[in-house]
Amino acid sequence: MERGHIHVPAQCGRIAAILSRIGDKWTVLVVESLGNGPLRFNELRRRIGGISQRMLTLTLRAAERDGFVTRTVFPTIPPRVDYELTPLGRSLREPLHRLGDWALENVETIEESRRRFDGEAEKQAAAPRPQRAVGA
Amino acid sequence: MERGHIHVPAQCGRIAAILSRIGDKWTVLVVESLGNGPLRFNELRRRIGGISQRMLTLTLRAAERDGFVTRTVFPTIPPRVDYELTPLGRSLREPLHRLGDWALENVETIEESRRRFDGEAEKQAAAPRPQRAVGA
DNA sequence: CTGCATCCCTGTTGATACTG
DNA sequence: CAGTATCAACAGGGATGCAG
Repeated sequence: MERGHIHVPAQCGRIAAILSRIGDKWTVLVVESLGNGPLRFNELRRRIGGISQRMLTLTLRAAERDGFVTRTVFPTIPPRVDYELTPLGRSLREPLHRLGDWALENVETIEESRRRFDGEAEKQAAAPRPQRAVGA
Repeated sequence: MERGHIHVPAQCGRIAAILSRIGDKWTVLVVESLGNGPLRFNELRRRIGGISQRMLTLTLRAAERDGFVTRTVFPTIPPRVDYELTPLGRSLREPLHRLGDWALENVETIEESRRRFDGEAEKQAAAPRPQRAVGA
């Protein structure tokens, strides 16, 4: 409790839940892609790249449910649907960018740490405690 | 591109990857729980609550691999292992708290949005477009 | 164009039991 | 106490086909 922060497990659980939602592999991409203004379904899809139609639909529905985006249907032929960030969704971009900046700043450190860790693990596997011969 | 931010999909993918890692349901809890100082395995486990031994092990190993925590083994009997945040892990707490504050601030809005959304969905299900009789 | 339903595969999670 | 191994259950996610 060094600072004024809470540290109550229940609150942490809530944070974890939020992170799980927005960190579910596509929501971040959607929020960022919509950061420049509203987009149609397939524009969004092309913009993100690598997302299946199904996942985009599910992600957008979840985001709409959480109040991050609005879904506007134009009853034209062919149909047209615009997705746009709500104020809530836009407010999410700031803390998200914080974390994004942190990630970009530290991604190399993290990847190096991973390489080192994996290298050590390999060496450990190559020399599995010489003493203590299994059958002896 | 309204501000100085990047918005390159590749970068967003990295952010999403980081979010997926740290938002993997337990890492946040671990980081927060270790925020007050080093803890032993089972202390940490009790502190978090609801995490299985296996998941804690996996989460800690991943966190160690990424360089968020250090693992210190005391070769005593019974064995004792301390886990502690690295500077990198501690630096993660700040942007994490940002997002945490955002989550706490907006959790009610989000939950209300969900309730409303689910309520609407229920009404829609109850009135499945009166016109357009299936067989007619 | 948008998006729902279905099938299916995979990764992730958790319970249990066993080792050092 | 700390950690691993194995197995079973579940949800996430992709491909395809159909509908408005």
